[in-house]
Amino acid sequence: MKPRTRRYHRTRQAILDAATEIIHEEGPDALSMRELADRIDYSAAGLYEYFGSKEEIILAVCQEGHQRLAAYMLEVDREVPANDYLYGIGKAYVRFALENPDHFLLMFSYPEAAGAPENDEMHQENDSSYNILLQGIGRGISEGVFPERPGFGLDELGYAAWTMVHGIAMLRVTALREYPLDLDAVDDQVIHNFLRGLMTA
Amino acid sequence: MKPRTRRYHRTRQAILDAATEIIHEEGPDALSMRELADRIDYSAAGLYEYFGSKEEIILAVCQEGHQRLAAYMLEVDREVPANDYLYGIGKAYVRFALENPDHFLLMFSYPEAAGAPENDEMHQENDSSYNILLQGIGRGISEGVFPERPGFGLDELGYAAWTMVHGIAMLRVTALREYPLDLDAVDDQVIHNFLRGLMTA
DNA sequence: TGTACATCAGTGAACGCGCGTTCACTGATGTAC
DNA sequence: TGTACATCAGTGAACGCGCGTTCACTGATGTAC
Repeated sequence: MKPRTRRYHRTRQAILDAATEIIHEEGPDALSMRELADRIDYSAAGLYEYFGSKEEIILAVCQEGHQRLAAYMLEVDREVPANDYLYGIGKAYVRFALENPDHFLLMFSYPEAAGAPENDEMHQENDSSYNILLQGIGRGISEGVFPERPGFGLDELGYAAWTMVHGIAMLRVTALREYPLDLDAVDDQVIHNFLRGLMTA
Repeated sequence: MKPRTRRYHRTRQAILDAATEIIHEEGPDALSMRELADRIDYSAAGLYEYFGSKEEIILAVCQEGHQRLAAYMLEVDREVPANDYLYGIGKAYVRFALENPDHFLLMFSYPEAAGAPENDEMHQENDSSYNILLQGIGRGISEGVFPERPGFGLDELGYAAWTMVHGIAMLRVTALREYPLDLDAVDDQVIHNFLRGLMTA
């Protein structure tokens, strides 16, 4: 059975890659079983050997997206002060969204496949994007960069930071998709201002 | 022709109201010409008396949404200090999203109908949500609540504030749609922390 | 080595559906004289 | 007031399309003896 398994995983991955490609090039609405099969010189019926339905494919693509988002954040250099590190992972989050806009939007249209904090499965997975963020916040707390605030601990700080970077990412891939100014530079200041607010008593 | 015109506008509005209702109750994907016509005891073909296509209807619904969002923000009491006023319109933005989640999401899926700053038509419209926000920021500047920062003037402050409230709104209507905690209370602190960051030198 | 059979990935065609849109038509209303 | 005609909002049925999914089938590969 080993060749079967190996081939199975190769084909499965090819399907997911083609689906991601379609979403990237033509948007999520353009994803159909027929076009997906065409991309890998396959028949639409054959896809059902690997996935039970179109929705299963979409969910798998979303989960892969969350893994890739986490990978962006894991690349950030940890050997810097806590606030610089937090700034770095924030920028990584935004960069993922800018480089994979439709994938990013799709991921947040299917929250059931997403890294929502109330999702137990993901909470146990240490490498989720949200947990990476939480660990960065936790490091800042233990290094004393955040003033003590009643009712505003790790979870609240994590939520605050998430909303900030998510707002930047979302606005830039929807409303400001073709904004002519240099928003990268503005984002630097926005994130720094935001962190200053969290760190000022 | 007057009765014709009056009736025309009444029916047109009824179509838009029904479309908004469907989006609110069943989500944007459930909006079809047939169901839309059924809601107002009409024929699908008749809709083409009032709109050229389904897309025209969706765009009109989005534009109405932006007007309603602006109305939420216009309701906010201006007779308070500038930072309290900014806090108020931020909360109004989030409240609109929470009370009209699918409408809110749809609005930002059709940026061509939206209040993007590069959209000239909207920039001339003083009552757009973005201009209301900009006016609030402008008031803060003239009252001296923001420290002078090179390269971080009205537009940058407006962008920063928009990303903040948009991030809260988006996360809450997608990833955190059924989050069990009291995010309203947390949002208060998040927005205050954010404003503190902007107002601290 | 050769033969008969079982397995199974992959296929082409079809099913059934809902969609946006078009079109010939209806029937009520308004107008002219 | 009555009649003939024009207007026009609204309709039912149909067109053509693309979709997700199913299914009987094919043909290559592996297995047993």
